[in-house]
Amino acid sequence: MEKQIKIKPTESELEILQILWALGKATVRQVNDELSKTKEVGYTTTLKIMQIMFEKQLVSRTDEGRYHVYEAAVGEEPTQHMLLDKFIDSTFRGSATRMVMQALGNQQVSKEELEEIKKLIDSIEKGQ
Amino acid sequence: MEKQIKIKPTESELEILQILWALGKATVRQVNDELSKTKEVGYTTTLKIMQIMFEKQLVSRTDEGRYHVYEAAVGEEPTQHMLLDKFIDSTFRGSATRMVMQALGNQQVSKEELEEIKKLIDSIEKGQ
DNA sequence: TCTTATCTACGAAAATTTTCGTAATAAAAT
DNA sequence: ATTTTATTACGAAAATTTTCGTAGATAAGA
Repeated sequence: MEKQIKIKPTESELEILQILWALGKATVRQVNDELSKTKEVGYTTTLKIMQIMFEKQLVSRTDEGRYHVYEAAVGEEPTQHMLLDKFIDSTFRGSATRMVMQALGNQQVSKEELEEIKKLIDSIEKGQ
Repeated sequence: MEKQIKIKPTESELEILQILWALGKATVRQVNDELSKTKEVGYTTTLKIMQIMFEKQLVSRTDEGRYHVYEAAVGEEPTQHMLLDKFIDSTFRGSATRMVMQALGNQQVSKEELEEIKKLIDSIEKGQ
């Protein structure tokens, strides 16, 4: 089992984690290029945040020649899980159901996805 | 229709909004008493945050005699909706389905609630 | 070789959020 | 009337997060 000492990432840190989860491994340059697609951000800003993330153990890195190659050190699912718990607590007073119902009502969810969710519910109910 | 220029509340502000949504109207003292149930917080700290919220138009207030009575100026549902959208974007890369599935899998959701969600899905499917 | 470009480390500035101390004022209690 | 208590306004300190400038080192190019 992975260690679960989960530090809540800041918003900027989460953006970078998303990129690392998608890319697997990446240099600061690559991450900064990705970030630049959606917002203005200086290279050293990205570098600094990634250095802080390294100190917090949110990412690991290896020396490849002269530069560092980074990788997420926390899993995507466990992190999402932790953030989801906190979010449900703070925004929906702990009621996952209320949140799910609002998500289904408000978001664009396709017929296929709704079917998928129903199947999941069925399998949960069987499992209980 | 209400105005939808939604400022994202900070975490502290959201805590106070939750209390105001629950109580309807409340003085700073009352809000602070509620907050004190779960964490250590000074009266002037709560006061200050509520004053900032007043400036941001997150709350309204009326003079009752010598003190102020506060009320949420933003609705609970629209605020949750906005926060949910942002959360799905930042944490689940925009996929409501993925979030819902993780919420259902990870959280304690009762059989009754699962049934309720299934009914909701059915009614959405009929509506489409 | 010399210049230019790239990457890292470091520190500090800027921006945001949270906390709290102090003073003024008005009500309540003695 | 005097003291005590409770409330607000204000400002600034503290903490956190984000941004960026500069210097040093190494590689690449002329």
